[in-house]
Amino acid sequence: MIEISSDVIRGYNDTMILSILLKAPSYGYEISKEIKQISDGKYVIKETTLYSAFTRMEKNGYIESFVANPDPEGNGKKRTYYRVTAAGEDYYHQKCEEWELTKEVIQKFINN
Amino acid sequence: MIEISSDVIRGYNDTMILSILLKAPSYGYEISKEIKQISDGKYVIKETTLYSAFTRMEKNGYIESFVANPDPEGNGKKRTYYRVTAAGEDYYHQKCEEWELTKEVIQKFINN
DNA sequence: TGACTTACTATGTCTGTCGTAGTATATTTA
DNA sequence: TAAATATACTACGACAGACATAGTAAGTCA
Repeated sequence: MIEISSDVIRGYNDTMILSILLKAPSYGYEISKEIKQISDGKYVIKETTLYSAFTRMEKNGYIESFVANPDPEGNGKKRTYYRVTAAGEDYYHQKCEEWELTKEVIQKFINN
Repeated sequence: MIEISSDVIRGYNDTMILSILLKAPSYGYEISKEIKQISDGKYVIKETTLYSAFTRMEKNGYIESFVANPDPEGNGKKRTYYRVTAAGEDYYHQKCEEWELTKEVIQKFINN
């Protein structure tokens, strides 16, 4: 079984996280499960990588956090949710364009 | 003009270099020009990135170096040429497989 | 002759990733 | 009901690859 090294993914963790948050605000644990599920178990983000991405992206103004209960009745442990800002959405789209270009470039060096 | 950030490329510089060296042994300056040319000017590898990749890959046993003159008459300044080892070729093919997988995974998070 | 190209080496900084460890609540299972 | 497991984080330090900066030195061309 081939595994994806994180060095390859590096620089795209933020994009993946933003992609998920653009559908709906979410929090760490849920996002990590979604990344695993969307990638068919092929990529599992490390906890520390994920949480440090939150810190970085919030500092960069790409996401905003808010603390809330899991359900409206106020049950369960409070979580830190994140939502994407306008700047974050711009950044995401920029990264998507960049990805198309990168893909083309790397492809030229593969299996030649 | 969109530019490719090196964080994205990170982890694929070695693969690009090996791809070029598999066609024929080469040296720093020539490889950097080839990367630029093959990528249609979209990616220009930094000198220090390139030379440190040589050091790393030689240490890892993926490439071997030899010093030679540019032409058989012994004119011109000597250069350090590199050729790919058997281990390096294996590594290259492994990275190519990994790339196909990575591409699929990242693609799932793009423009959704 | 002087600018420019070629062909490097040395050194130190930065950033994202990740290993390790710890805290604490909530839920499930024996 | 106690123990195990899942959830939901924070703190800290190490590491590797990329890169900025700087310098050396030979060869080429105007």
